[in-house]
Amino acid sequence: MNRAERPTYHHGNLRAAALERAAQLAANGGSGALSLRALARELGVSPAALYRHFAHKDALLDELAGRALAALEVALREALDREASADPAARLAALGRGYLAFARAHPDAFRIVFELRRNALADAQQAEPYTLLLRAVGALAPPGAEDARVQRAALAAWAFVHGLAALESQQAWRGAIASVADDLLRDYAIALRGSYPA
Amino acid sequence: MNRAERPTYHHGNLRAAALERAAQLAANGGSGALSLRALARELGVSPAALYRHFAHKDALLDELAGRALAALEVALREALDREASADPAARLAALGRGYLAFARAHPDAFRIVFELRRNALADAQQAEPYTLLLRAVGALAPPGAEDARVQRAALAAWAFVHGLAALESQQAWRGAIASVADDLLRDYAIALRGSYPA
DNA sequence: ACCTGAACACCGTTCAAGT
DNA sequence: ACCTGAACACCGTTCAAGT
Repeated sequence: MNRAERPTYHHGNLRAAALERAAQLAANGGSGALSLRALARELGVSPAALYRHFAHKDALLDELAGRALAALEVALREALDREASADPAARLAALGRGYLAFARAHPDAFRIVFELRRNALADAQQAEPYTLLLRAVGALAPPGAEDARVQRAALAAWAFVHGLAALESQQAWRGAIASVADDLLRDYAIALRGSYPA
Repeated sequence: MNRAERPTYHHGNLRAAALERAAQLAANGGSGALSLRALARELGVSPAALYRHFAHKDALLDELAGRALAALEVALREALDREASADPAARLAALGRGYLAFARAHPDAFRIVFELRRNALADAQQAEPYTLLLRAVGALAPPGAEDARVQRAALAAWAFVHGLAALESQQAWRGAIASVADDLLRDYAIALRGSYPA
């Protein structure tokens, strides 16, 4: 009845509505459980309608992954903003805590981005999350440090925190990791700083 | 015609045949593409027949995960056997290289074990791969080191190598990680040894 | 341009019935 | 005890047809 409550999909907002609802559906029930037909049902639209806006299911999932990656970036920036200390090691550890907190709070989004198989991170090396990490690791190095060495260290740091997040997402390891994660992140950052010759 | 070529599933080997064929199907096409109906078709059996041996699809997948974990253990032991050096840091690095090599050679098996969502690793902390790692990390510590500290270090080391494997499984990162992985593993092992007070 | 209806070739799972 | 046949409620995707 009300124009505002019953948006006219004929005017170009089915795509946006689909993405928003898909993210919600993935949040409950897991991203694997997301079906286009169920999504269409929720939106009061025929299954075929979605194919005007997404070439196939994976195209929708890729779009979702892109948005999740952007959300991760925001979360990481906020984690840095919340860290009062200017100490580079403390800031790097804060970044790691932000990463883990995001993976805990949005396991579905985390899964969609890092699912072991899709290549959603096509240009991930230019992606903001990596840039943030690179900067944080760079701040830990002395002024003259070689770029290649800083990049290697950033890669290693990502692998470490990502591994923590991935293992924590496994039932069997959740507790064991979660209880020591903050300490491990702090130790890692301090050890990394120590690895540069004084 | 030949009894040996046409095994009689009525005598209890459908279960074994199903697991073997399922692993092959997962190896091509990805573990996500494995369907019970396709599996039954391959085995020349009705779809319902599989339900005499597996309560549901996930039960078969769990069994597959258990076997993959056992295969990982074998691969890790072989990696240790291949490492001639007795230096604990070199042996820990060899273990890491073995982990990465397994993930590269059997991406499907790796995925089935560590898929970000299932809890296949129900008792992973007693699992052999973790025990091997714990031992390798322990060998790096001085005799009097506290157990809790060694366990934390083993957890961190697993997270690190697992993160490398997970990122490497992503198209976008494969090259960047693969080219420095061996160096990173060696540096990690050396740094870990250095982290213990002399 | 955007959506519907109906169809195709699949799924996982259940259950009566066969041997 | 182990398997088949047939059914149920789903999938993703395509394509003609409607507005």
